[in-house]
Amino acid sequence: MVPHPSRARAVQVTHETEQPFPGASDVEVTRVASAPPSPTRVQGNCAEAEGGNCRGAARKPRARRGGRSRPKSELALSKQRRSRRKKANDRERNRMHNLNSALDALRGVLPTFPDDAKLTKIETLRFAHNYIWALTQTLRIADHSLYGLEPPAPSCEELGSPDDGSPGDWSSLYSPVSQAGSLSPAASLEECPGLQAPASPACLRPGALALSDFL
DNA sequence: TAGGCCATCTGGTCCT
DNA sequence: AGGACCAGATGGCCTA
Repeated sequence: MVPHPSRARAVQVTHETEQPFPGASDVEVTRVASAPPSPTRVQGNCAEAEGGNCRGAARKPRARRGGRSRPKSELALSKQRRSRRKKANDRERNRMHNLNSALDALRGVLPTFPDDAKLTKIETLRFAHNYIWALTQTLRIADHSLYGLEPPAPSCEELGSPDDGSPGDWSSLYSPVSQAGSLSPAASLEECPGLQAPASPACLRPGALALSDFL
């Protein structure tokens, strides 16, 4: 999907996202950015799981230990639950704000036209993925020319696509627009004269390539 | 009005 | 126990 200029919303980015990783320590940011979900946490579809307990199926049943704390009245329990929920909501909101801040930072280093509408989340991720791939190819070409080798004239097959390395769902994440796009990143590189030896990153400047080339 | 995108709430699970 | 993470649900805003 092509971002529409008028899609900008009044409440798109909260005040917390206006500064780099606000309210998040480096540790938090690193954790958010780098912590892959542990294999044990990969979740399937819980729809058929009774009571939403699909992940608990492989879990040891928790031993109940009672009697340590004072029995609380229903009112006190309810108040405690509400308080915990409220705190959890705040944390969750913060977490999502941090995630959005990271996405904003990512948008910030991606080449876009100033008047481009803000990339959506999925567009940002796809763009970044393809952009990194394009830069990698640029470096490869630069290396070849540096060592006096013939600049490779990679076929599209040789170049592969930015999706090659990911057996996952990257290709399925492609939007209909990008799937129907006229230029793949590989084609864009080949068509960019600056990428013939010596390779020139100038081709990766905004304007050299259309945004849609990377999406 | 339908569909896309988003923020938020919520409950479950896992980890420390 | 409490925090982090996740996915589903919900509702608002916007555009075609």
